[in-house]
Amino acid sequence: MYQEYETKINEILVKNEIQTSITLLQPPSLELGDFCFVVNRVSGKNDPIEFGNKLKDFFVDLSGIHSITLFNTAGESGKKGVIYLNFTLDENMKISLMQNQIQSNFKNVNKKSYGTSQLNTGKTAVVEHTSANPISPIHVGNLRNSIQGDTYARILKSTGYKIHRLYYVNDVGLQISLVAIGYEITKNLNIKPVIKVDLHFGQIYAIMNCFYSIDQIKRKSKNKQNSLSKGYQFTESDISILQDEYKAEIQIIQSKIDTITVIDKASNNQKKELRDLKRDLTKLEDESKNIEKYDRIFYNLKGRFPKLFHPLLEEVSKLDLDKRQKTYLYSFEKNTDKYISSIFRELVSWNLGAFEWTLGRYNIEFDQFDYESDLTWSGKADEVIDQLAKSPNIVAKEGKALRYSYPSEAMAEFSKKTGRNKNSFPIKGQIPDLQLRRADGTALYPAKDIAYSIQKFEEFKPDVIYNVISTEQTLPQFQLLLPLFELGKVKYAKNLFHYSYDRVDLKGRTMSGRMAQYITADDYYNETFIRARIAKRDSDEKRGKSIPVTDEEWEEENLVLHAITLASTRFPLIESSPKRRIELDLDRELDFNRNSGPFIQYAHARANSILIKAEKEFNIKPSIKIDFNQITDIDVLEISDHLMLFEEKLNLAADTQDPSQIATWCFQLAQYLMKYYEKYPVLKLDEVNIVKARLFVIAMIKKGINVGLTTLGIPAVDRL
RNA sequence: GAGCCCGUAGCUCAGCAUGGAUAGAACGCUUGCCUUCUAAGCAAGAGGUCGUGGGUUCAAAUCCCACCGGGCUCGCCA
Repeated sequence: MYQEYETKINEILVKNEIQTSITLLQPPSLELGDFCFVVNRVSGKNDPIEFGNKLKDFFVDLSGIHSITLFNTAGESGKKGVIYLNFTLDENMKISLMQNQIQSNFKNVNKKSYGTSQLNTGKTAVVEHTSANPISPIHVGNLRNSIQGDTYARILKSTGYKIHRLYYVNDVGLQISLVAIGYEITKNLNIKPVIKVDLHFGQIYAIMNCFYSIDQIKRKSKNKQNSLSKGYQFTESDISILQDEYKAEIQIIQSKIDTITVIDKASNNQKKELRDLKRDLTKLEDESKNIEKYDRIFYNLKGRFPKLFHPLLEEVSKLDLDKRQKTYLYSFEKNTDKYISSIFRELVSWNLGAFEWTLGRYNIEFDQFDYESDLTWSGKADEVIDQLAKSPNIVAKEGKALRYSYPSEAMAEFSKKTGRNKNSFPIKGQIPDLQLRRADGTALYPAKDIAYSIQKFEEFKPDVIYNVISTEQTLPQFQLLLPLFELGKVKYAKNLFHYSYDRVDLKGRTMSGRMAQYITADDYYNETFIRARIAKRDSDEKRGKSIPVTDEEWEEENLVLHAITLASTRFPLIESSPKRRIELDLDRELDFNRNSGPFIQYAHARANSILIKAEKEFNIKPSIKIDFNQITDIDVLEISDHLMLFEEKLNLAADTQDPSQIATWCFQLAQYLMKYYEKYPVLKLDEVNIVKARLFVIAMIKKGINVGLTTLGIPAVDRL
């Protein structure tokens, strides 16, 4: 708005042989002035106060200026302070500048293209998110991933990217093979799910995992031949035998640790040994705790899900679970037995169907599901390994096991060619080796991930790929890059990004897939929906609105409630920056007075209601053809400036991987609406020109809120 | 042991990229405002050693260093 003054002031400074250029700032209050700059920036070694007084004289010829004053932040007493030169404009000049600014702002907001940017026009981006294991329901923890990923994809799209949203289906692995075995058993016994299938499979998973874990603990024991009981549960004597065994082992390690600790100046090798020993110790301690833990889980699951538990236990007791798990997984990985493969595929498709339904309610969709098994069967992971095997950085260990060892000398080149700053590496110095293949010759997850990355680049030819994965996976996500680089895929290594977010915890609750204990995404939705209905009915009652009677009225109410539910579930998961760990307090999120999501929708509904009324009762439609001389409120300038900020925030959100920028912007805009609404009545004025002008302001704010909410994947409602 | 993230009001968080006047908001608390465009709202008030200590600078919540507290990661798991 004061661009011209900035240019002129800089010209004057140059004329007076002051080299430093200034940028104009906004004083904290209008009483101080309309714009200002910091004298210290240009005063150099001179005393800033003296210098400032001299400066004042340079600007006497500037037109439209009412007064220029000097301000010392240190006050009278202080010696050091910031010296501001404050400019106050003539009232007429100020209003005309303001009206010009508002007019030009609103012209832009009124355009169809408002709410988008051209930053990435013509480019393509792939966003992979959610990718939750298809063995137990999507829970609130997964939901942060989904909502972050979905929102980020929308933001990227608004900046011009063509977007592909992918879900990577981890359908190969130990856990899913346990579910497959359980599923096959229930299928043969003709046990059908009586609850939503993902919950049903979550229970099968918890039960099978419990049996398997107990079995594994027993197998590891040296006593298993003689004294341990057979079967998939612990007897009292099992527990005491196993605990004694662990105690003995822990003691041995502890004494080793003690001997090293005594040494005054331990060598580096000894230090390393000490670290390893301590790690072993924690591992052993954890394992010993597992005995009682799984014993507890066993009875817990038995009590909670008897109709699945008993038949599964009975059937599993007839077989060697460890052996079957290995054969099933191996067979599925190699796709050698059509029947076994079909079991895996069936259960996955059940679960994914349930996931799509759950996420669909949250306004989250995918363009494609990529199956890990397809990737495995295609042999692409093996190809990658074969190619990498020629590298001098590959270390072979027992059997067919291969690991990739990161050569420190190659890191500099990698850093240079991919533009990835060494300071941004998750580890300084030696990057830990990456295990690519098991001793039995099957590819491990990292190898598949490399292959999948290549596949994504080849399939969509994107400019960038974002993997939305929790911050815990920072290292493995980084480890992908150097092998890609070494395979000659420099561009891929350069353009593959880890969009990381920290975990979400639930206040007062622990979630555990192993115990089939979680707040599912469905629970979260349903609970919010119900409370939204109560809140809406309360407020309707206050306003004297009747409760819905006809089918149409019910349907309309449900649509509104759905929108509110989306706002109050999605908003808390993006309103703070992704890198911060958040603790969801359900009582807080479900209190609509505390939640900013519905607040924004409420602002939109209020704006809409004015517009509707204006059209119905006065037959006035908002139009840009208004008399801008009618706008003399500084509030409108602030509002129009804020509306113009959207594009900048959009680009920033895309650049810094931070959708919270948009959330904050929306919230502030809603606040502007509320304040404007209270301060400036629109339809109660006689002056038609003022009514039209204010109505247009309301229409522009409504558009802004609509654009903002849409970018966040939250519906803007016309009524609430 | 090494690396990364976090530490700002009673609670939940903005602000830090690009240093600049009195550090913002929501909730909670206190006080007003519904016969007037939707009170899921508005106005006002109380509430802060910006984790600690040092450094750079005319100027530090913001940049640098050290430390303290919390979390995460470092597997033939995925």
